[in-house]
Amino acid sequence: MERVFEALASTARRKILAYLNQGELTAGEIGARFEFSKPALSGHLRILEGAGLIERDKRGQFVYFRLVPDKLVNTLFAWAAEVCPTAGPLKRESRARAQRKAKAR
Amino acid sequence: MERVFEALASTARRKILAYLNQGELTAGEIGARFEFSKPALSGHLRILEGAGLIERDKRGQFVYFRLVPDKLVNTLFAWAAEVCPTAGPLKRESRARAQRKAKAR
DNA sequence: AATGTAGTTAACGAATTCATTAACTATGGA
DNA sequence: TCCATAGTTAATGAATTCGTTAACTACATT
Repeated sequence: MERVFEALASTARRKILAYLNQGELTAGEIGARFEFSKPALSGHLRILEGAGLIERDKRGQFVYFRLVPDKLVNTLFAWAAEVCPTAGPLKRESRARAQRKAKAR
Repeated sequence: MERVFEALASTARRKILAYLNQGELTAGEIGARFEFSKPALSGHLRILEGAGLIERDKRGQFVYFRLVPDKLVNTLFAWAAEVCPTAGPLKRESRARAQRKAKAR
């Protein structure tokens, strides 16, 4: 849990997660969306993987990365459930989220 | 939003939020729950306030801190809703695209 | 006015983060 | 085998974070 929040502290890493939400991407394809160097990207990916937020799959020459399903949301929910006033906002937001999702179909 | 994630990156600050969930506390009461110095605490509180997660209310000699209702949960899940694997049809479509890609090699 | 308590600000140092370049491993193709 | 591409590891340096102590402001009590 510690590691998840550390991972999310970086704007670049949050963007990577957003890109991976679209679907699986190779390291190179992710890197093409940023300015920084390959080693920098490699570090970010290692941190996200260490947090359990993404997983890697090496196929031939390429390394594919994808989100670990539900991991992010589960962690955030589990933590927020402890920290937030549970009676009101969490439930309300939960409903709102379900509605946004439904709308997206 | 940036500031919210920066604020959450610190274990101490996440604990402070958890304490404030119980209800309003003075800076001193919060400080009593930690080892570190008063200036250190003051810095954490400033960061949490800057992120809009807590608000302060000076009454006489004391400064009371409390959670800004809904702010944390709203920010967190508004963001997560964009980044997380969307459930249902969208997700299936995403997978299908990944498979087409894999097949194309 | 004098003193004590609550809290912040300032200045500084240690540790960590985040990026870089250079060198390496591994796969694929000529 | 030779070379190009994909990616990681190592070493390094700049910037930021996080803590400290010392000094300050504000309020309350005597």
